[in-house]
Amino acid sequence: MNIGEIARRAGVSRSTVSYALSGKRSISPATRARIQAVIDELGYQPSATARALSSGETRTLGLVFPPAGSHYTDMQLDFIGSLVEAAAGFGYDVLLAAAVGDGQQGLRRLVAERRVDGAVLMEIRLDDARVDYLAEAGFPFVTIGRTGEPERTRWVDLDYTALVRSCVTHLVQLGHRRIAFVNRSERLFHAGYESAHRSLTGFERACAEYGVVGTAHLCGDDPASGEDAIGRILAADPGTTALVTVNEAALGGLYRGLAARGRAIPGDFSVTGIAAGRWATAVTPQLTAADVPAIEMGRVAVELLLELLATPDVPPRHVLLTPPVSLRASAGPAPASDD
Amino acid sequence: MNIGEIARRAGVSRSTVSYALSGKRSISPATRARIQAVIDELGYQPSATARALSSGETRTLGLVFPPAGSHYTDMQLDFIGSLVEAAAGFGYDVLLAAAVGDGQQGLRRLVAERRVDGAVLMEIRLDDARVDYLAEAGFPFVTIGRTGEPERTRWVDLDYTALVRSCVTHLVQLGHRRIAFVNRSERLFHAGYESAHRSLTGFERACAEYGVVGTAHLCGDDPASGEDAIGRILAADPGTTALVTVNEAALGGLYRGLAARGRAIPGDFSVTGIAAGRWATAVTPQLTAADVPAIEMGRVAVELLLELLATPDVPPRHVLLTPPVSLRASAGPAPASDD
DNA sequence: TTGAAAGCGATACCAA
DNA sequence: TTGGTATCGCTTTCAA
Repeated sequence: MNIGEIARRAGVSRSTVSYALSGKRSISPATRARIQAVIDELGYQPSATARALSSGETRTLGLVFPPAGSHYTDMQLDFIGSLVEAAAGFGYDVLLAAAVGDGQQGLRRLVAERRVDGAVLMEIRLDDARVDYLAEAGFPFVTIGRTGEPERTRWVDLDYTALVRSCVTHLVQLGHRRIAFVNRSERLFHAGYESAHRSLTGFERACAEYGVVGTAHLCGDDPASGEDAIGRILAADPGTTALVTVNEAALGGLYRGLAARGRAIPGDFSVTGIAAGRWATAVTPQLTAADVPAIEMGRVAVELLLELLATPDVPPRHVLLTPPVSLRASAGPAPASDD
Repeated sequence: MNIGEIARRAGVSRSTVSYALSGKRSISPATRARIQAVIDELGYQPSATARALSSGETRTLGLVFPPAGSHYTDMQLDFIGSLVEAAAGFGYDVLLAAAVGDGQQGLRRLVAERRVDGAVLMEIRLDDARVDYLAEAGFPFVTIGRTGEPERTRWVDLDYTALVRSCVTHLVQLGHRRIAFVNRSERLFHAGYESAHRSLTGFERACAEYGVVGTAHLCGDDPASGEDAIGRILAADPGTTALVTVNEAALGGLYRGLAARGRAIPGDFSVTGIAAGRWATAVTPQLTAADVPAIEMGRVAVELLLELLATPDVPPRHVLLTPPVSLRASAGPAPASDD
């Protein structure tokens, strides 16, 4: 069933049906009613493909999805969900592109074959080839996270530097003087993941400013690596009494490692960090952490992108979020020193 | 840039370019080379939209995505990732439909506007309106999970009944005689989620068969509810020494609740269940559980769906998976009885 | 207020 | 081996 069928049955031309549907020109109440009756009777819905070809708009947004087998964080999942919902609210669908390899291939498909009107990139690196590709192609896009040249693009991001700093501040106020930082994996760090780099910056600056001993450690995105990281932290400095982490996937291992070495949380050792609320409340004791507002980020990403599609020439807008640190049960006063 | 532009530059007709691209008719090496040279020079890629309109195939698969704010399980995330990758391997993209409300609306968009060639449904209920809708519309689809009438459709599923039974068997062999079952949320159960129902069936049957005391509890999909469930379990029967759970999101709370009530795992209390491997290894002690093979399920779902698109008339094929229970550290011999 | 017809960018049939 | 052209189902301009 197509628009011609509706036109015939309603005794009008196809263009009239089209205009009745879009409302882009006025239709007499009588014909409008007649058309609507036929549409309702047949349950007609216009073909998205034909509409896209004709109008030049797919009304679809692309999302480059991290590969399976790599670790997904809860934050990512919430983010995708809210992206889909926000897009649906504006009548847009979301098309997922597999990021096999460096993610360029899937992106090329989306862009070159014109499957989507705009793209959302996540897992941003400070120096990101995908961003360069899209910018050069003049293709509309928004990033979750900033590259090293944030002014060039539109993005929504977490202020990792400030967030990690808040965690350090909290620990210092509790009397901790030897603090460890558990970062994302070596692979991600060396790939230039912006969150891993900006968090580290925040950690180092805060420690320097407060004059406390801070040691940073990379850590794989899984519990086993977290457990291992605790071993390395305590081997490097047995006097460490607290840690800050941005690695929510390793969290369970961090807790397990501390338990295995007889450090009670928060009595002997305090833990803080940045994590999805669900992870923060899943561990025992619950994690004092800045909760990643993934749902808000998804919504904002869609808004920024649709803004760009509607008015391409306004200068880039950015949204930097700094959610508060939720006080829970994993951080407490530093234990009496052995010094 | 379009196919006409390529044709003009190569000095051939548009149909020749089309055939050169698709290989559906033989082209002389000379013209083929000439066309390819122009394509390479201009970096031409055919428009997916135009191709879809003309060919009648979108080469896109639809996935009805659970709403944000609901609790995603890791299984869902891994599943989506593997679905996208498997689809990409066959040259298909994945379009996400928001499942606002009962999920019907997003699905209707996909189907009625013909945005996709086929659909994948997750979060299946025993009596699922979406399945009825697609079946009636004659739209190709595959489900992750079975409805109450499994023979009618194509699906890939976990054998929850058998899996929960395995967990009970393991506990009984360890000497446990009073076992609790922690199911998914009341909302999900009453909505008819098949995994919640089939797991319960497996639990009840196994307990009856072994002649052990089994009590089943519904539990919200979050740690706080898990903690609460432990309170209810021990209040209902303080002699309970073990539990089986299919609620991975509540797992952390289950552990916390047991710790709060002085029950050591596995010394005083054993825990087993069905969960994504990542959750099973994130808790301390690690969970003895059947690991959900989400990646395999995604791959199988795509294969089933593409099979259906290629040969619509072959009878439905089903894949029922029964992953083994991985022995980890959360289950041990029943403690000496107080009886 | 409405209709006719020219695209949009491919595919594939019919001829040559 | 190749070209011409109808077709897919819409949108939108131009006329009436």
